[in-house]
Amino acid sequence: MRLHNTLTHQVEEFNPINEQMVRIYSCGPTVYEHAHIGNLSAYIFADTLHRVLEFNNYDVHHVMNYTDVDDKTIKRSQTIDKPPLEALRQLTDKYIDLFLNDMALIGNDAAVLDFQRATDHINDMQALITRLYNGGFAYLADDGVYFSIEAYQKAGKTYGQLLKITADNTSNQRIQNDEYDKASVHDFALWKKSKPSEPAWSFKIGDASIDGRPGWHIECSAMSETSLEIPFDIHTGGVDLIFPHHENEIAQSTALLSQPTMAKWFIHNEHVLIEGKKMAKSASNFYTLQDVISKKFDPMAFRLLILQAHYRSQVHFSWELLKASQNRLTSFRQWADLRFQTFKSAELAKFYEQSFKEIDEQLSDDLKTPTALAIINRMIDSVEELGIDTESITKAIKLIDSLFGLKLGQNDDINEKQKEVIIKRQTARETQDWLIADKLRKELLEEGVVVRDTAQGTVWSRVYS
RNA sequence: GGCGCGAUGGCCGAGGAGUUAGGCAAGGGUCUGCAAAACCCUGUACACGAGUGCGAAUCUCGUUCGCGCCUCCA
Repeated sequence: MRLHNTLTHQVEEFNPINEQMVRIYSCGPTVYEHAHIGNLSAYIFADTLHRVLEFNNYDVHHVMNYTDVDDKTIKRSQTIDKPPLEALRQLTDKYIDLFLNDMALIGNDAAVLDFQRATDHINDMQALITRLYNGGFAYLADDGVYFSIEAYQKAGKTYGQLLKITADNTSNQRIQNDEYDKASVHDFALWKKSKPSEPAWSFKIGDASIDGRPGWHIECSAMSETSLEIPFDIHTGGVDLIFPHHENEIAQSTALLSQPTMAKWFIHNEHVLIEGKKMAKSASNFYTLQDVISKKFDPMAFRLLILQAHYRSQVHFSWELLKASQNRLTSFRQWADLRFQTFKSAELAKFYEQSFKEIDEQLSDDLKTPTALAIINRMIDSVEELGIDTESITKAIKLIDSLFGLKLGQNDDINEKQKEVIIKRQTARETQDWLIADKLRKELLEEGVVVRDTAQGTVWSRVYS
């Protein structure tokens, strides 16, 4: 299997550190608000990676975090009339539920994920901060505890493994906006002293006592360290997290270790674009899954739209494009209905076996989902030439669902009465009673079942829209 | 200003030195008693300029434009 690694900017052969078990840490949602569909695309990517690894016979320990304490969650929770910590918990509980609901709707398998909440790991974070402080990599300031990049570099470590850091690539804006009490611009907060009425955890470090909350970056370092051993195999996230989030995580996690990095592979997915721009809450140009549903689209059409582009290229979103994906999904589903109807074709069986191999090859080569989907379309088209083969199609649906999560196999067979109507119509056709045959066909159509007469016999499929 | 990515037919989107990607839309047509939400056919595309090749959309350099990161961010 081959995967792209942001650390080397190359597609590399993937071999897990421990032969059988692949350990992954995926940056998860900040649970203060509905996820938008751009956020969700990152989790579709993580889900696909997981599926392909399992298909390659690896066991996968996949951790995903919930950022349930940060500036935004705190701000939102202050509208709830409860003690700060309780209010925070209530708010984040709610959005965790909504997130899991979205995950299920877009076909991501949350059951295989080992979810970790930041607020369940405050002790781990404090312990790590204390170790960094004792090791000389952190310093105290009036408004919290900061990580010292200078100390990190003096220890012979590289800050800037994912992104080239130069004197010029720190924006003026960043320098101007730097309102914190820290020694150097790139230094970042490990622990933030709380203001009155904010949720806070007590923390004694050195001679100081600083009640407050963890910084964002330390959350992931602490959770990945306690849930997975460092170094682990893969760290995922959107490209926007490359800097500073992941760079800072590496610094925190490796300052006291001999390893150069916390994860052997960093894999980043590109953004969803809307009218050519990154979809983002701050830009107010986003849609949620609820918007997709209220416009009568199937969430699975969104999943397909995302999978139609490679995870490392930006993907355009518009309602028109979603409609195109929905239409493609419809043809997939109509094909899937063939598995309830008994036909045999040795030629199709042979062709599908070859196609299965090709799908595996494409996905195992840095998750080439667009090319793999093209193979599925070829499989659908070949039914016309090679004939229908129930067994092969059943097998194909199973394989596709396990790799792409499109749930093509979720529909049940049509009911017995409908089957009888189909048989009656066939009898009518044999006796050339076209009036009856057409009447029965219309009846079925009204129940959402369309029949067509092919060289192999009468075939039905559901009406999907 | 720095760092990085990209520019493919009507729209998306793969590929990536010589051989059909695929999808959606559009136009034309076909079998079948009829019909289809079925099938078939049709596009000869790779931003621009120069260079290296027998040969470039694919490599190199330059130009233009776009996107992202450098501040919270999937």
